[in-house]
Amino acid sequence: MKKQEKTDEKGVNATKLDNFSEWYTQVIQKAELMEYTKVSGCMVIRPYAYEIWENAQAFFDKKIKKIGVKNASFPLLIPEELLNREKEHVKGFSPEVAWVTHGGNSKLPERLAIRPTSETIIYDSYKKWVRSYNDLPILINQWCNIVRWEFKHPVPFLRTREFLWQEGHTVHATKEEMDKLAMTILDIYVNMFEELYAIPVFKGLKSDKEKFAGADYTLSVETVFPNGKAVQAATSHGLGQNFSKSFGIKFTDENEKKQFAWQTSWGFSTRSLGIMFGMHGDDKGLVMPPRIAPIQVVIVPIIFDKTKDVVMKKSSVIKKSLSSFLVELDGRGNYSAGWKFNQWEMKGVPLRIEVGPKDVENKQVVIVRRDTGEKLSVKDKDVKKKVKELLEVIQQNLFDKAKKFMNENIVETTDFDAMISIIGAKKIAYVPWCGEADCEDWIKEKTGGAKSLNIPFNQKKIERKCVHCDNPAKFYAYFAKSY
RNA sequence: CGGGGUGUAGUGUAACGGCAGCACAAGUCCUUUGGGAGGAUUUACUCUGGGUUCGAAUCCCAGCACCCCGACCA
Repeated sequence: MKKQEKTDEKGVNATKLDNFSEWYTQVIQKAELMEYTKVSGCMVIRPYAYEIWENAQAFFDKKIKKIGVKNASFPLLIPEELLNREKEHVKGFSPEVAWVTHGGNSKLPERLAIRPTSETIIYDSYKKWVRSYNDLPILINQWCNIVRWEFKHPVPFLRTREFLWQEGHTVHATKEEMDKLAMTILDIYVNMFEELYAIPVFKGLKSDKEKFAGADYTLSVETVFPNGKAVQAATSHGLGQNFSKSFGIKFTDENEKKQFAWQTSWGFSTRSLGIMFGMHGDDKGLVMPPRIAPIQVVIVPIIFDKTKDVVMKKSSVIKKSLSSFLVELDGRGNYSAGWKFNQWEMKGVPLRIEVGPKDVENKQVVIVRRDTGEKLSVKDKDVKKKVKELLEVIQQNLFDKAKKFMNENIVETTDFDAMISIIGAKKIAYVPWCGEADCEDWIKEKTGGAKSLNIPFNQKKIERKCVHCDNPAKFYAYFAKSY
């Protein structure tokens, strides 16, 4: 019993199911993903987490470059006057903007906002770059950090005051082009979450109440977090001509007529990492989907004095043969094999290969899956093939598990009392809805905080009343409490 | 920002208003290594700032941080 207690101190000692918040906080820290700092809500992203972010960047960057988007970098500081140009936009963001008011000891004539998002600073440049339809489209993305001084208590990765993201900003000649690009990007997000992060999502249109401040409409991808809350994973906004009118982004079209441009903006952030950690992790720690894992395979040699040399040699040979994967050989002599097993499980490495004297003798290795704990003896000649196969199987398994969880946590109903109990049971309600903002407010109040998440596309006509009011429903929508 | 809780070595925990301890971790050496090894030895602590007191980890006030719950956001 005493030994058990000791063990618990080293590992995660909260269970994911019973106490999700505690579990999440422990895993994030023990797996060396983040560090707190003196500034509340501003956290260190440690190398192991940053590598994951780099993998996500690489994936997304490749996708957007394929459709012609280029990266650039715009200033961190935004003059107050610029931020104030688009009225809805300021209204939405001003409660959480951090300001720079001084340079050294002298007060600035105009205070500068630390970007909470960069529409305003970017569009002030776009105005100068757009003259004719030949200048369009403009397709630019930037990877940067932004600051939103929120007051809700911070949660590592999921809600921090400073976070990393990408924000894409495009300008088009027509509404059709704008619509098409916003949707193309949304589908890239869906693809990224499902293929890379192994996280199933549902996409749709945000309600007017929940759309981005300053946009005509917002498209989003959302998912269900293990604690039953919904999480917005990424958004793609059709800005219409709202910003082009405020910023004077005009062009001469083919008929020599002056027109305001049509714009989009879209982003996903380091929140996606938090979603992934929470989604796939278990009571032993993280579980990384192989395609995004910084380390896909860890080789742990089982060292005995007499056989040390042959075991280490074999381990190196195995490592070399797996050079097409992200492999780490843990040859540290001062940690026991058991200790290393636990350590790497905490970090969520998808596959562990054990190489000991028995394996040298039998020309084999032992491969252990992180997601299921399953152990397999694999002949030396088959290792590479088996590793490749298992990594794919694990990726698929994690997705399937998350998909099953998501499906189990979305419940369809047409009855408002049923909706209240669905929300009360920490699930997502899928309901017919009129789409009106004040109806949404009432639903929020009566359900104890549920908001609309999004409205799926291409719905069939429905002949029903709204789940809450007596108006006819326009569509089905997802409602839940969210992060 | 409002309500509730917590704050002692790196981590986890003890100490009546009276010498700040223990375990793990970390460093060095030896023995070990197929699921968090053992011995020897070393290092390290009262969140910050005020106040009460002969004396504060302990009582009071403020700030900060973390956790839980609410109004905003990706």
